[in-house]
Amino acid sequence: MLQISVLKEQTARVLAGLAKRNYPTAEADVQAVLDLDQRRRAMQTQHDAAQAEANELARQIGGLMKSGDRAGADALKTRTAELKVQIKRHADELAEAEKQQTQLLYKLPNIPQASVPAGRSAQDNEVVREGGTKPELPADALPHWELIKKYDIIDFELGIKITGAGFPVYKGQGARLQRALINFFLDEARDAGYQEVQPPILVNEASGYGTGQLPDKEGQMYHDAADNLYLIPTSEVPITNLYRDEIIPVEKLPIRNTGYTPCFRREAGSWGADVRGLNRLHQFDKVEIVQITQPEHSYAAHETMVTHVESLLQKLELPYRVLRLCGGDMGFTSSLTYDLEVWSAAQSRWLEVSSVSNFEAFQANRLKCRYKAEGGKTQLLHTLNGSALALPRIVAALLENNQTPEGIRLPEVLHSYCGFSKISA
RNA sequence: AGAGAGGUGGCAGAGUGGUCGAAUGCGACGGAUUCGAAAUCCGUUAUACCGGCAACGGUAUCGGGGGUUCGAAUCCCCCCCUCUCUGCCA
Repeated sequence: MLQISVLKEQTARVLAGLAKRNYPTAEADVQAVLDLDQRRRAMQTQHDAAQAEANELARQIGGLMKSGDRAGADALKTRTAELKVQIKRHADELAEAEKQQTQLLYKLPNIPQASVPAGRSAQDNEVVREGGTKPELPADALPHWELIKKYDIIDFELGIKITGAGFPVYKGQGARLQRALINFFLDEARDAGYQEVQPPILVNEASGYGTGQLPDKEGQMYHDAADNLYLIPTSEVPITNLYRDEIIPVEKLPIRNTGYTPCFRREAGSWGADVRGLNRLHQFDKVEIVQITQPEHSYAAHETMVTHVESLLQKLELPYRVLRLCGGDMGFTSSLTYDLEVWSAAQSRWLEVSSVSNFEAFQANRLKCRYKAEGGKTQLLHTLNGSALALPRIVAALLENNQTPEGIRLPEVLHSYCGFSKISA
């Protein structure tokens, strides 16, 4: 959620930012928030004044009662009765203005950073750099959904039987590869200075609001109605919410956490060839990195996170590219997002395996995640996160790119983690 | 899940209708003392919002919400959470 102070003091920048996102009714919505804010403040001033008078009278009545002056006390009560009605009315109007203002603010996406390119869709994203070399595959190369059958390492039909489509069962070398990748990613994150955490994978409503999944993206999460809990779509949600309603001592900054969790996405409305095999699932594994930094350090932190993810792809010997997302393709809460994609050789397409975002104070504002700045002033922190990495598409690329007549050759770095160096029948 | 107890400031812990944002202790910070330190002494020690250039003033917050009252940490109702015992269970 954007801060009102930003809307007020940097209106032009906000409008320009919303335009970059192709937000349709920017001018009207921003103006509406500012109007509501003015009304809200006027209400609050009146309310506080009436309340102050009522408090003072209550004190006087207390004194009169103590000295036995019933009549004097009763005389004052006619005024407090009036005030009571007033206060109630002011409080109602204040609450209404606040509610409307919050609802409007919930609608406004984060303001893109200056470096974010304009654009409407994924086609307008900017390729920042590429790494690795695309392999030359023989004509009879197989896509990963054929390879997993050939080597019997992932079974979609079994998943369908016990749960439903999009819940694969990993078997044998496939299961061990999952475990190896998780361990590899966690070890790399730890070596890069991230503390490992194991959060719950069900979160409450407040956490959903904290990181911005609620109220808008309700339909993307699995919901347990009996206890009003949500299955996490990413460990960003629990790990970032660890710091909700906190004032973090400055010496603990920056916060750097990493965690592995399964992730759950309903992906309502997605279908077609794009979602074959491991390309899109309802449940998948992901290692996440999260940073919480002082505002002046978040841009630099963001770059180190991208570099870290890149280093993973390099060690996995996968061809990749780094994209800077355009205003139209960026997530609602982000101010700058880099996507990292790997080349899936048999599908001949790039697959997104990581999204590294700086949310600046947008999440922190909802989370009330703050620190004490110089001079003792509490100030919102910046939150950042990135996948490091999401497993299924990594597996897809590893399988496709490294297929040989003798089996799937695995990158060196995984050999010790897996306990084998190639996948074979 | 059943029975009981309880949720107060960074922590511990008083406070059962009135000047209580809240005693006291600990911790932390600043200062005095000291060659330095310990001990001791003095002071400070929450968050949010509103008004104000500021100093400062006001309002709210004692798990959350609602109610009674001129006035609620304190009384009433609902919800959440924690602890103990019983049950169940990895």
